[in-house]
Amino acid sequence: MEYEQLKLDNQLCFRLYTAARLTMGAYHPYLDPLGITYPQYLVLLVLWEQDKQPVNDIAHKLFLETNTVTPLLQRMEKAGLVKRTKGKEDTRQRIVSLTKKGIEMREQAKHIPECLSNEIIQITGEEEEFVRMIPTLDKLIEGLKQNNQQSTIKQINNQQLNN
Amino acid sequence: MEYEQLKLDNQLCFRLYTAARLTMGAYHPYLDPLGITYPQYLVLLVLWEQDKQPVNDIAHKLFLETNTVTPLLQRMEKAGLVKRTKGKEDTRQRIVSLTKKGIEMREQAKHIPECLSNEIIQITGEEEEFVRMIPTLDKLIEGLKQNNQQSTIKQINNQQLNN
DNA sequence: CTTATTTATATCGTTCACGATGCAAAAGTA
DNA sequence: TACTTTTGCATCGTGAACGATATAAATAAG
Repeated sequence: MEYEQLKLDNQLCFRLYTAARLTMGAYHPYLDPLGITYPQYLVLLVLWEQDKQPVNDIAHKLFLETNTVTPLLQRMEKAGLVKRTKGKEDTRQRIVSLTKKGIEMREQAKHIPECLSNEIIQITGEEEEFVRMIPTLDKLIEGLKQNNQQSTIKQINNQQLNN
Repeated sequence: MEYEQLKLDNQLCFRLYTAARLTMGAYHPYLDPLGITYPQYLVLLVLWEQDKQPVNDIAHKLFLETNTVTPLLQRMEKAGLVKRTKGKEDTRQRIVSLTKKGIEMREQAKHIPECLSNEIIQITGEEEEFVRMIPTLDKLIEGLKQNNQQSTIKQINNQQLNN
């Protein structure tokens, strides 16, 4: 069958795509009561670990583009979770810091990781495989990140050659 | 450290979320020339395997909601890849079928899976781990799917009790 | 010290993704 | 048969996600 491999590829990619979506769905029961989304929760995790960071640092830690993170932060500011102030040394920067509400949410979110872990383990009956999966996913993420940057560099080079 | 586990949870979920996004990005060089997106490519994979399916079947196979798939198909129809006709037995159904252009794209997309596989293997230097990962991801997906449905059922029951 | 380039964000347009809701057809029930 | 419920799809609103573009500030080059 000539086209047989069309089905086989998505073995991995489609499953990653699906697992990620459904996993985010599993956070809903925990995040809805707090009035936040999963990406917003990720931003909070970053800020809980270290408050007062420029947009770029947050984006970088989440492997997101700044044009994704900026509106995210604007919504979070509107929700009273963070505030964004101009940087003092570099006035281009926007320093994102937690508000009282943002700080207090840490306490409310304390048990979410534990709950999610338990849920996943209970649902799948697996734990070892997931632990084993983590460094492999890290390799994939790092590799793809590099690869994307190289594509961008290639494009920039290509663009400069055309001028 | 009381909040330590906050960091640990995302061991898995955050990595799935990130890996899925970056993997989709890796498809860009192959899908952009065809003028399609990754979710559209998935719809085509489903239709290439079996043409003429109702919206619901497609959504189900991709683990997506119909209100995600409907606009997706509308865009694909506008792009001339599929056509949507009313079902004959059940007139509520919309039967999605490939156009000539949609069928022909299969040939152009033939090598994508192979390219992606090679790229991932080359980037990570891993292959075995990914093969091993697949059934675990399947378990996770199936489990989360069940779980989400149960949440929905619970909500419906809860709603009915309140009336 | 100008001018050119890079950098940090922001804005805009398009495409998902999904909860909530609407609607008409089909299926089930009285 | 008349009524209720379910089902299949569509629409709407909101929040990502990202490419392309814009803008002002910082940095580098001349």
